[in-house]
Amino acid sequence: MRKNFWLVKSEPDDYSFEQLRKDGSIGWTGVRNYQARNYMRDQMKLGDGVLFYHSNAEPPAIMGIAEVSKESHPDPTQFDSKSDYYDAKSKKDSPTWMMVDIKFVEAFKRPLTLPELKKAKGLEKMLLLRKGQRLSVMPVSSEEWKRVLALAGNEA
DNA sequence: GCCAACGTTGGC
DNA sequence: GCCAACGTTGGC
Repeated sequence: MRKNFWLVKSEPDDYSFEQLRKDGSIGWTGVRNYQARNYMRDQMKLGDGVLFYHSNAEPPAIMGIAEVSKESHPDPTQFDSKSDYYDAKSKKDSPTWMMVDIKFVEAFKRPLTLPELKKAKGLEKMLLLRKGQRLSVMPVSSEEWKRVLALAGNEA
């Protein structure tokens, strides 16, 4: 089975890659965008590679690698009235919001910053670099995956 | 179904 | 803190 590749964004003040390293794995809760949900629900498979990106960070950067450790399941925060992510319209028998779990794989020796990614050859089409691209979960091509790992010095 | 108003994301 | 680029909402 062919692996697919993804990039997830997180604000480090909210949930950092360092925290994922400590936690080992985490349920990727709180995604409230339909396109991002559809990727998680329909396409993210066990073992898929995940680039972990810090947004709203100084500097914004890809920090390292995670992988999908549990496929699509309902995001419990949508049913929690105390959660910021509560969705009163979502029904338990047909949840609106799905999530995957991801687990820590390895940190880059050196974070790959946004300015470096913009300068890099071969990443011109990367969705992350597209103007106005605000998806918190987005696909990465296998070529881009290889290129990013090579730039980070983390080739297998 | 259109689209203006509003809210959010995220780089800078 | 600013603001461009979205996505969502809701009146009509």
